[in-house]
Amino acid sequence: MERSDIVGAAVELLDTAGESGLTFRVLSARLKTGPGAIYWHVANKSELLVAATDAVLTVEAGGDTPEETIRAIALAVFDAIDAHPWVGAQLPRAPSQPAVLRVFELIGRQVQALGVADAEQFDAASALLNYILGVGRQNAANAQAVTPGTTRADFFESAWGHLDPAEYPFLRHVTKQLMTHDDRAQFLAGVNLILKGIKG
Amino acid sequence: MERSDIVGAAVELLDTAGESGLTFRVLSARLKTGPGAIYWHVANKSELLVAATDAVLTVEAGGDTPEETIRAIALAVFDAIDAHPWVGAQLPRAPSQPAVLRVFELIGRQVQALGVADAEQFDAASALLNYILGVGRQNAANAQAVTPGTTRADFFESAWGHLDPAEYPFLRHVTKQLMTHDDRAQFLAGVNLILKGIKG
DNA sequence: TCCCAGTGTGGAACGGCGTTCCAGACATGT
DNA sequence: ACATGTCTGGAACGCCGTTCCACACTGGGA
Repeated sequence: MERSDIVGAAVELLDTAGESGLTFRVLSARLKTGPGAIYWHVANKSELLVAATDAVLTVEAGGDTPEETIRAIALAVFDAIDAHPWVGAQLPRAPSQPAVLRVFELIGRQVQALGVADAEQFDAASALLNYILGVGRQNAANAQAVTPGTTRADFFESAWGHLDPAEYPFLRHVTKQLMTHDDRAQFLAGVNLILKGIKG
Repeated sequence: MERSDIVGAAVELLDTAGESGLTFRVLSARLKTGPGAIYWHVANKSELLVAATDAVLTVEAGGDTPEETIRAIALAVFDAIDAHPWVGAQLPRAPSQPAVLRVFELIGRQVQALGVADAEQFDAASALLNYILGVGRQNAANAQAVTPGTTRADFFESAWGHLDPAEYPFLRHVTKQLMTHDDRAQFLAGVNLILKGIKG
């Protein structure tokens, strides 16, 4: 058995059964072996999650302009989390894992290419990265909270419906917009907002 | 025994022993009771964490201008996470928990006060919120990863030191700035970046 | 050819977790 | 005095990550 077999089976389990579905016991069963065999190739569960994330999040930079490229990177991360919600929870858990560093590096280079001053490059790249990871985490949490078949209206109703309009005027005010909007488009709008701030 | 006693003891445990230090067993021991008594007042651990977060994150809006108020809100969240790192991990876990909704509402109102167009209010407030939660999560993860006594240089060395400079030019490039910078100031710089984007 | 070190396996077992269950203590209203 | 509903605390359940260890298998030196 190879390490890649283990990681592959782990990804499969995470995709089908969610974060809590990945267990060394069911992983053993699926691989028709015992926990000991798995621990020979993988140090612990945390390392397995990092490896699974690394295998799933493959982002590359491609675009005509730095700005366009940043949008493409951000959307690639968004789409990966959309396809594998557990990644959204995993990414911010260990900020130094290779998958995050790769994204950070890619964004940073494009920020440099935008002509941002040296002293502000880290702030700019970090703002973008944190926003991307933040939304991803949020989307993953929502995806987990929603039982299949729930409509968008149902979701907001259950989350915000009980709020007192007098106490939460803003949230009630924007609810109507949320009913029809697209998560991906809104995510992109946020990226553009930050890009606008970066470009000054 | 009151529910507030349980939440208070939980906060104390989380502060002193971290996220993994909160256990119904040690919580029972500290309260000199059994798990059953706790479950009479609290449905499960998740609810306990939400209650603990709610008790710790008390943010209020105060400032001369909307922009100034947003900065104050953001810093209040940042400081709360700095004082209680476990909050950083808890906040994005359940986006609909009251503590998050309160912050969202406060930010949203200030965004409205800034004169942002109706259709963009949610995007703007959401970008700010996601950035704040993202950085908080990141800081919390870092705080947990760092053993007391580690210097800033040690931390970056262990996280990024092994990176190939040819493959990660940007990260290596910004490392020197990170050695001397202040997390709080950098967080604020990110908020200002987004504010600049919002104001157009 | 025999052996033996090294690589890899799989099942049993350990301690700890969140949670459930239940017998009973206690206060309260009749 | 007693019945009722509230609240307690300890035992037990099932599951988890992880460790341990006896055992197959394999390839190269004597």
